[in-house]
Amino acid sequence: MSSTLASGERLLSILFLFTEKKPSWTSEELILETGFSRTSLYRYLKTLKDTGFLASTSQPKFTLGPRVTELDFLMQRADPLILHGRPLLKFLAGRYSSSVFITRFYEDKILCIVNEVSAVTAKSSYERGRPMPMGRGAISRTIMAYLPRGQRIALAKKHIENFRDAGIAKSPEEMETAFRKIRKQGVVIAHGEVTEGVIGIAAPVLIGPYQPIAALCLTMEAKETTAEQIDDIASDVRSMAVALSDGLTSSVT
Amino acid sequence: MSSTLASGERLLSILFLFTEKKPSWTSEELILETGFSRTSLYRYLKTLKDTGFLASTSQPKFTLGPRVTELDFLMQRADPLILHGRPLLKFLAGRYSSSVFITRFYEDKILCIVNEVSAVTAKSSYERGRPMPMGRGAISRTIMAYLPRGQRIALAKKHIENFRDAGIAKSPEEMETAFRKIRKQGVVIAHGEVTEGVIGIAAPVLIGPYQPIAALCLTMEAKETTAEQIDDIASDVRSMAVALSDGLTSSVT
DNA sequence: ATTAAAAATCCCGCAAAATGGGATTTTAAA
DNA sequence: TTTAAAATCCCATTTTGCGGGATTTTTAAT
Repeated sequence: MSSTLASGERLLSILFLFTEKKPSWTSEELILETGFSRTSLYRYLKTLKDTGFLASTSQPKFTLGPRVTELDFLMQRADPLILHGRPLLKFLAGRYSSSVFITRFYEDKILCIVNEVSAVTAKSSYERGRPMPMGRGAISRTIMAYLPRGQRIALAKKHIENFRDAGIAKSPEEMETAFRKIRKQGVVIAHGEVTEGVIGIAAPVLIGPYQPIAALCLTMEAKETTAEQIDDIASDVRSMAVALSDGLTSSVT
Repeated sequence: MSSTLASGERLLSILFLFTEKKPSWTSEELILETGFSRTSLYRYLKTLKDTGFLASTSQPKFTLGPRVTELDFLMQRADPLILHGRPLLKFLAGRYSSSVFITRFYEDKILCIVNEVSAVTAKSSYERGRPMPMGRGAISRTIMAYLPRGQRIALAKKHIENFRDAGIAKSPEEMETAFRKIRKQGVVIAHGEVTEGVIGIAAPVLIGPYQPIAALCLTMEAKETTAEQIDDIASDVRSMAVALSDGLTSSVT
């Protein structure tokens, strides 16, 4: 862990140790991993247990607790992105046999927060709640395109191999050209970058000119559509994303 | 707010202000409500925002953020109650046309953490994630029956009116008799206490002799079953709850 | 662009509050 | 009943969070 963390952050940092690979910890393991003193760690554990963030069902082991479920429940009923977005997803899913979803961009990851599926063969790698790394695919690129210049270029460099593999660009400079095109079109179409045979179409949800906080994305099987239809869909996805962006900023709720 | 809170708890206490009735707050509102200084509050908000616990989609307003969804996702893949319990729910739902679920007991509430529905008329007041107060119904009573004496009697007193209304007992003393019977039978059957015309059958999930951490519950329409079948179901629910309790304590994972 | 109001962050001395070593109590297992 | 492990308690030390006020950034309006 880093040198000095404020106490609140120390507390929260414990929660972030619970991952898909290591979803349960004993106190001893946590002491070793965090480097906190035995006393402090137990204090933290007590607080997190008392507030329901952690639970210890099989005694010395801890897992994430019920409070997390409760908060997620509340979140789904309050997040403007979800509230405004769901009707749009339903519309798109109704019109096209596909899987449509909204992903938030936070820290350095992408996270699906709400989805609507109409395709019969529902194969989504974007499960609700599972964080996905930035990198390949339509979502990543839409978001990156609208990021402030500095961040955008940094990320492009970091993921240049992905773009090379997908035949998008060979250098960070070429990426800038690609990004400019994306901003002009307002939507990205990616062919089989994340999953073989699946087309992803994504457009950004923006607050102000340069703050892409999320993306609206539609995926469908390549063999179940045509080039012309894809353009129609892309146009729809774009409009919906714009509508969502506008809805967010103008809502005086 | 209470007089003095440790800083970690001050931080978390902000999250608990986000409720179903008031799911979004401005900084000013939070300053008023918490009584924290402007500086401290902004510090907290920054931490919570940076860690994704809060999000501000429409600027000065905050709602719960994506981290909560991410943690819930992880939780569902790690909680022994859910992992061990889901197959049992599927079994019960498969055998009886009903709605079956597991509710955790924490703080002073009941929270559904996983459910399985096979009844065609799916009318569940126990949505996943929505906290329900202790009080009436089979779940509350199963859990209360297995609580340590002190807590049990305190709760019985608090909710004596519910028990009177349901015709269970007239006084806390009579409740003790009822609780003794529940412990003997290991299962509770409640007729229309939560929802008119719906039968609830619940059994406790125990760690050790006196720690009911959750309940396994099956609900179904009264008119779709018979007295004999109810006894069979109750017996099944009881066995499954016992199996779940055993599975939790013996799991060396 | 320019200006004004609101929102968020910064600065910094002081005091409160978290820290952690070690002893103690509680819990679980044998 | 005994033993080991797990969790809590105690308390002197000093780190670290606190908050008043100034400053900067953001947002909206002219």
